[in-house]
Amino acid sequence: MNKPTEAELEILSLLWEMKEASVRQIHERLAETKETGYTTTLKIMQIMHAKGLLDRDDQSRSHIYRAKIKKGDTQKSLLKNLMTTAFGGSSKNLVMQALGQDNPSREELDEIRAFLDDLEQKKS
Amino acid sequence: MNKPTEAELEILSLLWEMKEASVRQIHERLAETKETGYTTTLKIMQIMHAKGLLDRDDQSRSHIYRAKIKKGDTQKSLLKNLMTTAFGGSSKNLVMQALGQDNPSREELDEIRAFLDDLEQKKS
DNA sequence: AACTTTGTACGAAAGCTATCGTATAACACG
DNA sequence: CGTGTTATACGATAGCTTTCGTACAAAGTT
Repeated sequence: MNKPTEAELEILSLLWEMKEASVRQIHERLAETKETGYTTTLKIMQIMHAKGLLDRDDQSRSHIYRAKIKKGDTQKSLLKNLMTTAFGGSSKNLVMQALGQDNPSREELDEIRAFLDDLEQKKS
Repeated sequence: MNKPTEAELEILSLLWEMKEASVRQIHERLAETKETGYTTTLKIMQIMHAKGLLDRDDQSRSHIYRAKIKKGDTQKSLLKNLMTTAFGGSSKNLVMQALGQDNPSREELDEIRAFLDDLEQKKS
């Protein structure tokens, strides 16, 4: 499975959140944060459909799109890629950079700790 | 600062590790894991130099290159980018995906725990 | 019915990355 | 010295992403 491009990822993220949407809806969300033409968004979504990244229902005049690839799978493969190319394959480095950067809440930190414990259990 | 491409990142990683290297040295390392021509490597490194990603010493016939951008800064910006475009800005999600994927050693897990504690300290 | 708006389709072009071939200069050495 | 090897430089190209203009169909509006 090929890596989605930057522009494709933005659209996928919106669709993961919205479940389904028309080109117009996606375009309006994108336009909140960046300057872009409607037909540009349309074209990208058409290409994504052709590539198999999106499903679409073209019953009604304004087609409805859905993400065809799973959020978790995509995140996983992107992370793996970044981890090997930029972090020498070490999740530790990556994780520490990520945490240092963001400012996670106590609750989140706790969840992560629980997750670490789980991992350690499974080792044995 | 512009995001390095995939091929550029591979080279940067090697240079971060080796401190400095000739095109030939880099090429040999790359060739261990992928099929690629010498002039391709050369060209990419020339472009990186033109872009300001690499420094070079062209005193001797075979030029010596050095990474001009810092490892930490680059990792930080790549991670930030991925975190916002694919993980809805949540470091927790990203961290858990990363850990679940790799198989970190007990030592690494401990280091991460220590780091979490540090973070929590600093909050208050 | 005529006009405006809103939608899709599609071609074309600009920009970038990666790849490779070729030219040419410097070096190594029999 | 002559020949093969090893460097850089650079142009050309293929492929991909992104952007946009235009054509055209379907709805909506007055």
